[in-house]
Parts: sequence; structure tokens; C-alpha cells
Amino acid sequence: MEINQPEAVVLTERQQAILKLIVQEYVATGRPVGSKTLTERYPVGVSSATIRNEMADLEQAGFLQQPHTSGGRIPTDRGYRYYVHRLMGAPELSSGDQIMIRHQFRQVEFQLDQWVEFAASVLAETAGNVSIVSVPRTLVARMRHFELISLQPRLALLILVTQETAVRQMMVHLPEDTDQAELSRLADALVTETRGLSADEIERQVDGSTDLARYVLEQITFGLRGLNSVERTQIRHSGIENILGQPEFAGEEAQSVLDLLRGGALLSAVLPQLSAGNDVQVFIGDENPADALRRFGVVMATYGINGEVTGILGVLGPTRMSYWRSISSVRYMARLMSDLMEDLYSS
Amino acid sequence: MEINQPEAVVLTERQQAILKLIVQEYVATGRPVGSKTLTERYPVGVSSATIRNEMADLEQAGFLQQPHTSGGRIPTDRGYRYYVHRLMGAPELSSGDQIMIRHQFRQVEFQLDQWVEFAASVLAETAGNVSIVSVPRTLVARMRHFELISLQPRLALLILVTQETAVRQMMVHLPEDTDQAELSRLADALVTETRGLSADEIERQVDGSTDLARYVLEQITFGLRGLNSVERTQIRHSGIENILGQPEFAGEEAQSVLDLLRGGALLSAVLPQLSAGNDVQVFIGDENPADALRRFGVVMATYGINGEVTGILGVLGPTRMSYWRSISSVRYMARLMSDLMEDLYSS
DNA sequence: TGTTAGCACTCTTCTGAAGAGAGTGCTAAC
DNA sequence: GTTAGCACTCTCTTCAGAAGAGTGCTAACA
Repeated sequence: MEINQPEAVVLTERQQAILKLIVQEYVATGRPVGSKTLTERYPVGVSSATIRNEMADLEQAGFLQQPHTSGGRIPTDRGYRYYVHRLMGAPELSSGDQIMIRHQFRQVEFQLDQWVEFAASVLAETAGNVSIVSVPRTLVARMRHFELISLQPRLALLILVTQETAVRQMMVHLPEDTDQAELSRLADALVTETRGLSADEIERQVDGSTDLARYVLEQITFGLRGLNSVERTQIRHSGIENILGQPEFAGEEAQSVLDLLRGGALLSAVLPQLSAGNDVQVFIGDENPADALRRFGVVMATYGINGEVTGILGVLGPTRMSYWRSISSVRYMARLMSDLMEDLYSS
Repeated sequence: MEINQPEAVVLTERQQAILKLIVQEYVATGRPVGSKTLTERYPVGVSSATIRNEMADLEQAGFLQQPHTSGGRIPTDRGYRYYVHRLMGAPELSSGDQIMIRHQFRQVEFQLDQWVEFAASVLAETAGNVSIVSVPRTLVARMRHFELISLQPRLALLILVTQETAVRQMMVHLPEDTDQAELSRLADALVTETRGLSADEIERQVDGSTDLARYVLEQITFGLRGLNSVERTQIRHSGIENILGQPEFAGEEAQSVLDLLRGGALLSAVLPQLSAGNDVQVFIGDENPADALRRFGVVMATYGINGEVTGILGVLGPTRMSYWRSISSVRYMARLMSDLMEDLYSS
């Protein structure tokens, strides 16, 4: 994965081992880890006093912190980062998990309009966190077909299908009374005329048409542009129950999670940081771009076909989360979704 | 609204007034209501001792219950029911609220594909509960247009648009290698041939065609049938934060709410009970069809055009919720959605 | 010099007791 | 029929003490 902040400080072998154990223990239990617990639960080979000394050093160096004077230590954001970048090992989903996911996906393979939702739910389950998945967006949308359906004399429904297989439905006010027959004639003519064109290209050719045609074409360019505007990016999420079960988000804090997911606040915070094509990116605690995310760990990746189709997906969890599971899941899902996009778009 | 269980027992004027106050007070505060609180906070005109006597009678009659020997009383499900059916008064959203909602709706009026999601979020906000809204389903789906897009020699994407403006995208395995040109020819021919037909009607005409055409038509009938199958009904929900804030669903209980919303468990529990065309239906506590709903109040309505298009919408809250707000909101939203459907379909 | 045992100390969490607060049912008086 | 008074019950909060876990420091040890 991308290394956001290379860690320069050198830790001894033993310090690394201790830090690793503390992170793992804390992630598993959620409670501060003491020196005694460590010696009792793991075959460390040294006494608790030695561990204590090392822990003091690690705290000095900024990798651990004490929530209160006594009662064990927990990793700092920096500690997590060191763990993720140096100690964790390569995150790769077990082949069993991979097979299971592919198998599950096969069941919805034919219902293209449910891919994103399904991806979100699978990702949430394998990562054990809240997942978010954006509907893929193409760089430029091209007209494939549209239908005009008369609703009232001056009101019509426009159904727009793009080359990129996106669909949009819009209500359109008409500048003059128009019946279905006329709308159909107009649509037939304009469909062949504009097939395969982008919004920009359609705009250039607007001139020579009638008022009504011009107006419809305007709506179509508007619709096409909307399909690949960042602001209109739709996201689906899943797995809130996973994070609500965590003790750190039990009561009041639950609200902050929901607030993040609602209204795409999360998306707009994280999106600018993501560069397409990179591997999985990890934001831990204070490393996060937005204040509201300070108490979270975020693991994100882009998926799609280089430069043409892009989406993002990722998971959101407490800083104390299993980064290994999250990273491996996100990485795998990003690949899977990219493969699907490949099948769909690159012909 | 529909009166599920007409209440035969006769209460005196004063008992009704007291029950009404207790329900309102308990809904507002969430804490059991005592006789003293009542006399202090409302101008009841009698002493707390009298209230106590009346409360004892109401408890006897099954309208109130004591969570513990001392500490006030709370309404039973039956008490709520009596309140809702007899004491509450006509639930009608204030015209201010009505205007606000219509105004908000105007902003997404042209993005038809977002109506349902938006309706859910507005309903959640006005009712102050979790809302669910189903995507409207037409009784019978008729072909309007479809596109076949070649992905691989034996794999194509089918985009299906119905007269009823529903859209479905499906992957289709082809029985023989076929290129885009051939697919387009086939689509052109079949579109004009099947335009306006239902799944059944298309099926009847399958015979005389080529293998490939027959196969595509099969897929189309499958797709059309899927669009109005109950099992595939999609629902959107919104406002989980509203219910998670409630003390009764703070910790563990939150899970049960999420479980209900996930996987449409709620829908399948409530749907059989709903009869189209009726007004708002209210299920309080043990009145609910499913066990998992026992601790909830559910207010549901159908919307749509009589017999042709139907959807459901409603809210879910703790039994202790403001039924007045919920019922008035659900009723108004159902009307609003019905109006929108009217514009869309009845021409 | 690194490691370990021991110890005094700190801080959280659990437990139980005490007291305040709210509400009830009953009785007797109005 | 209504009300005041009273003893009683139950919850909730507070507080102190004990238990548990962990720490830093010191002195001894290999």
C-alpha cells in the first residue's frame, strides 16, 4: 500500500516485536495492554519488568500512550502507522475468502444495477467495518439512446442511456405543447443524429435545429454532464452495525458515524486525497484530512479502468481496527470491481 | 386511519383526559409518569390522589402498566391504541410543514431516479423516525425499448426500459458468438416488434424467431417479470440516527433495528398486512405481525395509482413515539407520492 | 550492562450501603 | 366523590472501600 509517512525512527527487533504484540492485543480486546498481560499471554521470553522498560521507551518515542497513569498502554496513531507500514506483513485475503467472495458475486453478476450495493455489503462483511462504494463514473459520457415520454402537454420524461451503460431519468418542461407522436418523431431523429456523441459534441451541433429540438438537446447535454460530475457521485454504504457494536462508538458517538455517512461528508473529505491508480491508501487517526475523521481509520482504494472509468471503495472503522483485514479486503474488492469494469467497458 | 381493533371499553371523560396526558407526557419525556407530576405540570383541576385512583382503574382496565412498583406508570400497547384511535385527534400536517415538504421536493422533481431516496429522507425528518419507502412497482411491465451491447463474443449487456419508465440492466450470456452489428440489427427488429408488450404477450410470440432472438426475448420476459415481482421490491430507508438517539435503543438494541432494515426483513413482515388503497395503517407493539417488531410502532401506507402502480412507505419507531407526527407525515407523503405517480403514469 | 525481582504507589472498576426522590395504596376526613 | 396524610416501596445517585491491574524505581544479579 502507499506509505503516507515513511517512518525514520529505528526500533530494535525487540521493540518492534513488543509494539506488534501490543497493537494486536489492543485491536483484539479493545483494552489497554499492560506489561504483565503481555508476558502472561504471549511467550515473549523476558520478564514483565523488561517489557515495562521497553514500553517506556516506546512511549518516549511516541508509539504508545497511556490513557491514564496506570492501566496499560495503547498505540498512538503513529504506533498504528508503524505497525501498518512495517510490522503487519503483506495483506492478502486468504484464497478461501477470495473464492467465497467471487462465488457470492457470481450470484448477482447479471444484475448490473446491483453491483455497487452488493460490493458494499460484501466489503463490509469481510472487512468487519463500515464500507463505502461509489457508483463508477466515466470520464466522459456519450449518448447511446434516449426516450421521450409525454406526461402532460408541456411536460415529458426523458430517459437517457449512455454508451457507458449509465441511465438517467429526468423530467423535462417543454417550451410548447407537444404530443407523444411529435416527441417520438423528434427522439427518433435526434437519437441517430447524436448517437455516440459527448455533451460537448452535441452542444456544437445544436445550432441548426428547431426550438424544441434545441431544448431537448440542452437537457441531454445537461444530463450527460451530470452523469460524470463529481458532485453527483452516488455512494452506497453498508455495515453500520459493525461499527456500532464497537465500544468506542456505543452511545453518543454513534451519531458522528451516521453523520459522516449521510450526505457524502466522508466522500468529500477523502476524495481529494485519493489519486487514481495507486494501491490502497490508509489514513490513520490524525492523518485524516477532515477533523471529523480523527477518531477513525480509513482504508480506501480507487477502482476502474485507467483514466476512463473510476470509482472508489473503502472502509471506515475505529482507529483501533484490524488494518490487515481491512486493507486486504479493500485491495481485493478494488481488483474485483476493476475486473468487472474491464469486462463491461473495454471492448 | 384504519382502526385495527375497535376499542369497546368505555372510559369516562376524565379517564380519557388522564390517559391522553399520560401518553403525551411519556412520549415527550420517556420516563414513567406519576400522579404528582401530572398535577404539577398540567392544570387538571383535581388532586394527585384522585389521579392516583383513576390511574389504578386505568391500569386495571389494561391501558396503563407499572414498570416497577413505584415510579409512575406508562401506557400499555392497548393504551397507545386507544390514544391513537380515540384521543389523538385528526393527524394533519401543519400547512407550514406541507409547504416545506413540497418545496423541498420541487428541488429534485426533475431527477426522477432520486424520488424514492429523497422521499425517505424527507419522511424520516418530518416524522422524526426511521422511514422506509419502496420503489414503486407497476402491476404489469411493458417493453418500451431495449439496447444490446456486446461485451464479449458471447456476453452482452441488456438495458431494458419499460413503458412504465423502469430501467433494468442485465448481463446476458449468448448462445453463439455474436458481434455488435448483429446485436444491433436484432435489437432494432425486436424493439419494434415487442414495443408495448408485456412479458406474457412477448412469450406468446416467441415461436417464429431464430435461436438468438428467442433467447434474447426470453431474457427480456425474465427481466420484465423481475421488475414487478414482490421479492425484488427495492426499499430505501433513512433516519436511523433518529431512532438510535432514543434511550430505548441505545446499546445492544440498536442491532435489532439495523437487522430489521437490512435485507428487507421489515418489508416481508409488514407487506402482507397492507392492503392497497386503505388509509394509513398503524401497528403498535404486540399488534405487529412479526416478533421482531414487538417493541416498535409501525405506521405504513401504500401509495400509487389504484391497481396500476403501487409502493409502500412508512415509518418505524419505538412504541413510545409520536403517532400523531408519524401518521400525519406518512399520510401526507403517501398523497404526495401518489400525486407524483399520477403525473407520471396516468396519461 | 542488560535483566529481573520486589515494592510502594496510582488509577480504574466493582461493590455495597446510605440517602434522596418519586410514586403508590390505603385510610380517614371533608 | 374527593382529598390530605402517611407509611411504604422502589429506583437512582453518591460515596467509600476493596480489588485488580499496571507503573516507576531501586537494588540485586549474571
